[in-house]
Order: sequence, then C-alpha cells, then structure tokens
Amino acid sequence: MQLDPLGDWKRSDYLEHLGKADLGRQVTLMGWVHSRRDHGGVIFVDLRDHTGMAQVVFGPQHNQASFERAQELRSEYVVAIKGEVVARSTDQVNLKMKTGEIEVFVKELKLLNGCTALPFQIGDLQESITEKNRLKNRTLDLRRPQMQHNLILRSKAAHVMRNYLHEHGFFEFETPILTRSTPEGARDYLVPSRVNPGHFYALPQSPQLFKQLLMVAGYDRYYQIAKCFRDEDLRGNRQPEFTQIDLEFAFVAPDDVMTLVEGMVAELFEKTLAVKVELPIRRMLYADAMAKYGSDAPDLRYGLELTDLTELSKNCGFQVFSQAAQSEGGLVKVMCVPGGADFSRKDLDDLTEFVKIYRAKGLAWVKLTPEGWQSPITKFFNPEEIAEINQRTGAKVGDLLLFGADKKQVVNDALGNLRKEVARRRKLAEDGRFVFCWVTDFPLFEATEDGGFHSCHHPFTMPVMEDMETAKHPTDIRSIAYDLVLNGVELGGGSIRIHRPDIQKRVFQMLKITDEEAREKFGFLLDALDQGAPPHAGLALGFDRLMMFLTGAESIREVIAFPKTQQASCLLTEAPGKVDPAQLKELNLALRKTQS
RNA sequence: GGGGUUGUAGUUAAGUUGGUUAUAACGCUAGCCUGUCACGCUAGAGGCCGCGGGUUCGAGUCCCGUCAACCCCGCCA
Repeated sequence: MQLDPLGDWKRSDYLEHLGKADLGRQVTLMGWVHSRRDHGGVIFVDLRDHTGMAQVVFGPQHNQASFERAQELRSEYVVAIKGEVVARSTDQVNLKMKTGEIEVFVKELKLLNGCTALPFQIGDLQESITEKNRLKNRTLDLRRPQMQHNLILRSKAAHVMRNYLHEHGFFEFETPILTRSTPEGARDYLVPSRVNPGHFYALPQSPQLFKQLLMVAGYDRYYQIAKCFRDEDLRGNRQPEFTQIDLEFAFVAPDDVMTLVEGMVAELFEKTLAVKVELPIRRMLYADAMAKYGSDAPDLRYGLELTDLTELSKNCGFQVFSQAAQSEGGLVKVMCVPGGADFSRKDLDDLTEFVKIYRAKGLAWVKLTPEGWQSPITKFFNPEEIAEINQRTGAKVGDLLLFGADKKQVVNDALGNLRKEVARRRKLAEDGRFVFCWVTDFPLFEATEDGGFHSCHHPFTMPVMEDMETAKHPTDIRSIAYDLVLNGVELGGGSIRIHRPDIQKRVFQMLKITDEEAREKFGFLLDALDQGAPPHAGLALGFDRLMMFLTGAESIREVIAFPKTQQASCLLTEAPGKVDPAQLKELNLALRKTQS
C-alpha cells in the first residue's frame, strides 16, 4: 500500500461543522473512512472525525486519479481530501445525517494510513459487542461515537466546574500521589520505596489531610480534580482508581458548602444537558432518611415511604413481628405499594428472594382487597391492628403492603433496597429526571462487628458538640457531615472538619487511637491544628458517578477511557503484570508462594 | 470469601431428546455496478464450540473441575 505524507495540508473544517453555509467552498478534510459504497463509476465515502461525519464523493469527472485511488480505500483508513462543498439535489438529501444536505466532490486524495481487518466495527448501528472484547480493543472502542461523546462530555464537565470554582475564588492545587498509609478506611495501594528499604508509600484514598493542611496554610479555598485509590472489590459504579472533585474552604459553615456545591452542580447540568436543577436542593436529616426510606441515599423520584410498626407489633399475634419488635435493636417496618395488589404470586416470591440478598429471612405481604386483607398472615392480626396499619400506611383497596421485621440494619437494608427494586419493576423512576437531596447530620461513629466502632465519614469530621456531652452511647453522637444524593446514588459527601486540637484528640480517644498512634500517623496534622488552624469545611464529589448521570451510562466503565475489570485488571495493557526479579531485588522485596 | 449470568467463525447470535458435513446475519476477500447512505448483485475464504478431564459406540449438547467477563452480597474512613 502506497501511503502519502501529510505535507503542508491543513485541515480547513471539522466534518460535522459543514453545512449549506459552506456551499462552493474549497475545503481540506481529514478523518477516518467510516464506510465506503463503491458503485463502479462513483464511490461514496462517509468520512468521520470526532465531530461526526460527512459524505465525500469520488468520481472520474471530479478527478480521475483520486477516483482510481479511492477504490483502494477500506474501513478505518486515514485520509485527507481536498474538494468542493456542493449541495445535494432534493432527492439525494439524507435527513439521517446532520451534514446530509451537502457533500464534497473530491479533487485530491491523500492516503495517510491503512488499517487491518478489525475485531469489530466502529459504527453505532452494529449489534452489541461483548464488554470483554471492547476492553481488550479499547483504542478502537474509544473511536466509537458513543464513547467519544462520553469522554468529550467529561472534559467539558470538568471545564465547567473548574470555571465555576475559579469564579468563586478557588485555587487549584495538586497533592502527592506517593504519600503515606493512614489507618481506617479502605485498603491502601502500596508502593515500595527503593531508597528506604522496608518502607512503603500509599496511594491516596483521598487528598483529605493535604487539603486541610492547605487551609491551615491560609490558601482559603482549594479544589482539585483528584485521582483517588482504594483497593477494594469493584462494582458497576466503583473502580479502584477514580476521580473526585475535591474542595475545601476556610471560615465557612455547612450552609456555605452546600450552597456553593449545589450552585456548581446546577451550572454543570445546565451547561452540559440544558437541565435546570431546582435550587435550593432539598435537605433531609440522616435519621429521617433512614426512617422513611431505609437508606442514607434515598431515591426521591417516587414515594413508597416506609412506616415504623415496631411499637404496634410488640404485642401482636404474629411472632415474627413481636419477637423482632421486643428484641434489643429490633425493628418492624412496612412499605405500601399503591396499586400493588396485582403482584402475582411469582412476583412476591421473587421479591422474597430479593430481600434475602440483604439477609432478611423472609417477606411478609398483604394485599388489600375489597373484602379486606388477603395474606398468609391475616389471621395473626385483630381488626383494630389491621385498621391501624391501614390508617398509618394510608393503604387503600388495591394496594400491597410489604413488611420487614428483624434487626434494624437488616430491615432498613432489605426494605430500602426493596423500595428501589419495586420502583424499578413498576417503572416509577423515569430516566432524564434528576432529583437531588442533601442528607445531613450523619452519625459520627458506626458500630463494627467486633463491638468497637469507627468513623462514618472520617476521623477528622466535626462532631455536634452538645451530643459529645449528652449522648449515652458514642453511636448516638451526630456529626456535621452531609452527603449529596442524586436519584438514590451517593454523589459525594463532606463535613465541617475539626480545627481544634483538643476536639481532635477527644475523637481519636473515642476511636481508641492512642496518643502514640495518633502522633505517629497524624502528627503532622495535630501540629498543624496547633499552629493556627482556621475553621474549615469541604466536600468531594465522585466525578465518575456524576458522568454516569450526564451520559446516562449504566456502568462507570463507560465514562472512563481505560477502566479496570472486576478483577482490577486492564485487558488492554494486561496490568497488573509480573516484574523482573532484578526490580524486586532493587526494592528489597521477595515473593513468597501464594497460599491456596 | 460467597451467590448468580454468560462463553459456538473476525463480530453478534441459533444449534431440538446426545447422532451423519456445526447454521445464519454482519464483517472480510475477489469480481460486477454512475447517486448510494444498513447500497445492490455474484462467488469465496473463515471454527481448539473458553480450557482440562469424565460418562458414552458417539458430546457444542450430559457430569466434574478450571479460566475469563459481567451483576450482586460482604467490603468500599
């Protein structure tokens, strides 16, 4: 194959920018051969670049040499052409193409590069390609218009947010990627140090401490589009390395953070999707979210609220309920599904299986018929109890009641997720509708399995000081922390930070972090708090998750150029890979046989 | 660590109760075609049925194991 040099040719236009305004112009175009239709005496080529496509026409009457050369063209060859923009006659207009009213008669063709037979086609009309195949051939996959749209929108979104933050007095700072391991939280990715044998850097799980230090250093307003690393198992919306819009500012209250962030999010949705976000965004207490929705990230596109029946169940005849209600930390709750009495027996069996995923032992249900309750458990309830449950849930004839009775966490988990599942089955959550909310006043601590507890947010979160004095149990202490939730997904969260050394020391004590440990792990932070730390607060938004909403992607991998598989490997580069023994030796590392 | 789904030409899929030469569409190759745009017509090439073992006269199909991708639980301050 004879290839041509680009020479002094300069591209005059991007393809999809061409239109009737350009009629008669001599243009120089460059791109990929998307498809070729050879009619013998005339050859049509759809030329493609990142903006879109335009049809270029090779014919002997336009130019004999390029017409003959065009017979060599195949899919994904890279070409440059010079030609004239002409109008198509009315019967030749292609309304499916944005540039379908014009075409370009080619006078000169340069073949810049060829292309071997591809593992899959680039067009969007093709049948779906398996994701394994796409990830292995990611370069080609990224050439597809959908992926180009996603990644270019990602760039635009970052730009919008950067502009917004600069306009609001924020400065962009970088923080180290090679840093030190901190306790709690996720598993760290470690990097061995060559010059300090036996010592390791950790990749940051977030720039949390550095941004606090920048506040103490007096920079007032910080932001960063920051890569974060957590060595935990993956999900459809979780990658081991991900990106946060991370920000922090000094001398502010929670209100200031929320107002600034919701302004940014509103501008982002307006400028990328032309969607108006109604401000201010609704705020909800964590305790209310858990009570009404069984989740700290409620989807508010629909109702299906939960009602607490614990008190009422304590003396009811149904042992499953009464035992749960009487036990320490037990809970009985119900969700009313309007019109849900048409769920079939199989639907209800499916839902019962569904809640078992979340460790519920079963799912009690009641259909409200004109004759009253229809349910395997009707016999355990007296008319007064039935009337009260109907009244408190607002259930009407034709509705369905779904009950959960177990330990608090199991009930909330099961019913919270059941709520989302029922909404999905009944199509209550419309696409293209974005319902935000703030969830505030998270608990400071969360109980762990071994009887201890750890920070809900992180150990640098400001407690509600009066709770510190009055709470009977550490888990009753609230924190000044807030999450931004969109359609049932946590987009990000933040908090007022502890800026006083005395409070920080108390929190470390409560977390059973000794002075020595605190000194060793966070000495630099404690010193900073002693050196004139201003009150400060901040938040981080998951950029990848935001992009999932902006693109409508079902998976986080659709908005990341080079994502990892569920086993945290990259099918393109085959990372992680083995390393040369010499490299290990230099790092003072020895491998041991993996235990099986 | 656990539960589930999937794996058959380059791609996407079909393949019946275990039975003869494993199908189709798209793509690819060659030829023809001056208005197509999912171009059309003719011909052709293309297979370790994920991998390993077993049952059987005979396995894409049944059994056991294993690998990979995906979804979920645990995990993710």
